[in-house]
Amino acid sequence: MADYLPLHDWTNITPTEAVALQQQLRSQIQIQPLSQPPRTIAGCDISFNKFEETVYAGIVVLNLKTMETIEEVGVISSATFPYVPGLLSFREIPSLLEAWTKLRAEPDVVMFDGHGTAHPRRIGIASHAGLFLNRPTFGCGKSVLVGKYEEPAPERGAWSPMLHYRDVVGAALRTKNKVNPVYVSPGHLIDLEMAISLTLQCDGGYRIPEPTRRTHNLVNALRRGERKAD
DNA sequence: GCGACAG
DNA sequence: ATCTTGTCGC
Repeated sequence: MADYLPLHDWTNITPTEAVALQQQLRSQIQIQPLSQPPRTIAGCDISFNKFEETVYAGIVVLNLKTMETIEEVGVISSATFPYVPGLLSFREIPSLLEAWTKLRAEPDVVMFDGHGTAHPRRIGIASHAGLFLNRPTFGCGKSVLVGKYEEPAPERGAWSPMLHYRDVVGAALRTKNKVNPVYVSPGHLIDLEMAISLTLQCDGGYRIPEPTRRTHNLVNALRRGERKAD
């Protein structure tokens, strides 16, 4: 089963302590070219009923070349940390790590529903998780947290840089003609160019790339009782 | 001081 | 994120 580095505890953390942890961890994040050509990619996501702390987390691994699903795992867990813009990782990563533990495959790269460096302190969920998983990760979000950008051309593949202060923190990428862009940013052990390339490679004809889309369907089915957890 | 604010 | 029907546009 896949493992990870227990860099720090996730329980009994206050929002203030969470910010301090991010400041401490950010220096360990590495934005660089991929060291190995990836063959598989994993998508991660969670689902939950409003006002309830039970969360349904899942991970789907697919073949990058064929987009075939190789493996999928789902777990029913609990999230105590609230949703706070900028601190999403503290709410979602714990349950995602539980799912990760049940994985037999060792994904070459992991995609997150959220941001990596396109974060006020440059450590969004994709970057934070990348440090724990110790492998290439990146974020592909549906909306912006921070960063300004010029509208990219309407054709699929067009993109424009997202700027936060003086940094290029990500890219607004068009994954489908004349459809709102998605926001891509590197998490750890990868660079923006490759994150963009992989996002486009995970095309399934929808705005949302396949890893995230399939995982979203998986965790929703789990929440509705249409599927069983592992 | 006043808004904005991943999922 | 989740709750939800119809409806505008290509």
